Amino acid sequence: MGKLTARAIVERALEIGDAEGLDAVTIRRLAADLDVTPMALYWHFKNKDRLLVGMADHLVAGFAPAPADDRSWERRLRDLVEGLIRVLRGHPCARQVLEQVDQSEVPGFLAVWDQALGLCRAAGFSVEESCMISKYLLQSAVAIADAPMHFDAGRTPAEIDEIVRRKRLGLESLSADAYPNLVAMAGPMAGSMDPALYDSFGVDLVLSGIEALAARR
Amino acid sequence: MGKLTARAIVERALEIGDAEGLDAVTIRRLAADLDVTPMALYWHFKNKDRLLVGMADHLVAGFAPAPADDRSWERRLRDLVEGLIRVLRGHPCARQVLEQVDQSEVPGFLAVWDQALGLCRAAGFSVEESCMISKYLLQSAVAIADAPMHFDAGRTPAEIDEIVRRKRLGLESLSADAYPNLVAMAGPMAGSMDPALYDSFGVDLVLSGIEALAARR
DNA sequence: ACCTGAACACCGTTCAAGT
DNA sequence: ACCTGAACACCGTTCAAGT
Repeated sequence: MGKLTARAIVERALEIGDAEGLDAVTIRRLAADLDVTPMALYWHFKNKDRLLVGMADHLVAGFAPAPADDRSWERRLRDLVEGLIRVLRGHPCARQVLEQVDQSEVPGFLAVWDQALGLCRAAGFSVEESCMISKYLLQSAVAIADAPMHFDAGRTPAEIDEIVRRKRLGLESLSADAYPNLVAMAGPMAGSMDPALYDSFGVDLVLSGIEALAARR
Repeated sequence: MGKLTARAIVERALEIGDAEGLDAVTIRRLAADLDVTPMALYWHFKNKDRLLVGMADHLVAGFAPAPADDRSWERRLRDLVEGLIRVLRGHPCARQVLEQVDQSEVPGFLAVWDQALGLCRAAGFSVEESCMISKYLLQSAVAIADAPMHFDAGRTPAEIDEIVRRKRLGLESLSADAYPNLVAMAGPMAGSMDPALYDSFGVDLVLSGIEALAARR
């Protein structure tokens, strides 16, 4: 029997969240899954918010930012974003978790943030600009990682098709007068898009904005 | 005595959410505020999720996108984003609400989305690219509108100062070895930045990325 | 059509107590 | 140090009933 440890609790919580959504992660449900009393969890986490912070930290814990080297800041910033996306991809509930916690209380997230800040400064941005850009960058990475076509975890291709199909039908059945473009582009909007292309285009979009601003100064 | 109507419920819900955060918006609490039984609300909204959709729609309802004219797509896209930001600014809980609902079920949001899609197509992007860009654009607008320095509603300048101060202290007290940049830039990171500059820089950042990609094709 | 009353199956959290 | 039991103050929601 594995011991009840903070790590075991967080991992079980992420399993539940990934499989059934973050709403299913409940102190009582989690305790039941761990064969323990709900109050047992309160010894390891002072309240549910701290548990969520623990979950968030576990999400990015596997992500060690590369040490400084002689690559360009553009290259390093891109690697940072792509690395973060790759790590978050492993957990369907990543975005929900990171939305619920104060990210400045998550050590692993602060590490990525710090790295982004340094790269922005290296790119020649002011302190204020670097703050904005780094926040924006991390937020975009989380959003890209949560792309609609990446709920693959535990679902069969047939199930994914069904979800996409229903989404598309919902869009197609809108008023073509009120939303002409949405109706016309229902297919791609619903998420039937090549994932690899989605990712690289998303990262391009975010980084090209930063690079354009850097070039302008 | 105002009658109990869907609109009155939504407006009261937004008041509570703006003043005390979305967590305070509870069926029971809301009913008590409206001097009515909790179950009364279920006649107007089939469940809490539909109420949230109603709140989200009310947020953007005041936002009528400009009709097509002869301005450039860059100009019109920028006006769209700035307009959306301006409307969301009025409600501190806007981001929380828009995060919790499926945005494709919010008519007012679909209208903005449709407009963004049309402008992306006009810019020469493919259908797939337009879908990504428009999603990204709206998401960024919501994020910018929710900027940390804009929780002004109902709070005195002294209270804001206190919040910013505590946030800054939290960052400054981090390990300078682990997070050198965060510690060094604690002040601006905590949110003591000029709001107008924050907004315009944020919009610039997002739009310059789109424009750079458009120019590249 | 519009609202109430009572009930059900849940929550997070505290506090004293056990080992 | 680590966990349990019982209790408190909440939730969202259903269902039958009132007007």
